Amino acid sequence: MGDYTHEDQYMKIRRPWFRPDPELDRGEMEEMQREIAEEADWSGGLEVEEFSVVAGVDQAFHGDKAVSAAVVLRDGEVVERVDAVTEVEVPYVPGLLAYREGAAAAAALQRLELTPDAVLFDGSGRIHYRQAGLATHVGVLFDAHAVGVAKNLLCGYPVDEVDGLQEGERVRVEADGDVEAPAETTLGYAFQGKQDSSGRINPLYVSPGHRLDAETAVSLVESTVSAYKLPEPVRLADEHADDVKEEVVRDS
DNA sequence: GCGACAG
DNA sequence: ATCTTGTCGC
Repeated sequence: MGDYTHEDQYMKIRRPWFRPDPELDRGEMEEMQREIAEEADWSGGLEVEEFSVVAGVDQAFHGDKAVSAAVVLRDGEVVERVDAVTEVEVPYVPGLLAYREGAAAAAALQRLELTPDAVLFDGSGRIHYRQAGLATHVGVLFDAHAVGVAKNLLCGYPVDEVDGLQEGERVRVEADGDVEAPAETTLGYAFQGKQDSSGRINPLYVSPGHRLDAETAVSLVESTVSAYKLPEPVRLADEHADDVKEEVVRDS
């Protein structure tokens, strides 16, 4: 038979029909996002302790090239680091980020030999106009546990003041009229990780992407925060993407 | 027309 | 995201 176990478990696209297609027009992209949101699972089920192998993905750009990097950590230790250079085909449009960066992120994830228990993305998950941000889109594409970690709030609103949050504190983010979801639906949380070296006060906006609930998503992010504001997997992926981008800049 | 907008 | 020096603060 051979090693079918590996073939069975590595990061693989399970729903190819949701591959971010740059040829679609805006209306078609938005419609696909609604379909993705219907497939998404935000019902929890696993405890934070069950996610021991966590990956972070992030992109860097140079001209029409996108550099995506994925870094996998196991109990705080880096166990794998990969990257992929692809062509950027779509401009940045708020609400359609997955069509610009999703394919690049997927390319990097497909190069992983390890199978992470969860993937952290640099962007929103459920905190999105159609509840299908980058983390939701790619999470559903791979049917993987996915979390969105954004530095800014795309939509929805924090139910309490977020200025002056202390480290570790979180404030629920609810849907408002800009979101295609019942009012008061919990989309995610504003979470205060470590402050910047300059004592900044802006929190991270964490939202579930796929296969976990908002509470588990924040707890998972909290468990991977080290000495910086960003959770370690994302911070290291960002760092690696920048390194690879420099190489791309060299031979150009 | 005005305002808002992940990376 | 990206382009960038000096500089405020612990």
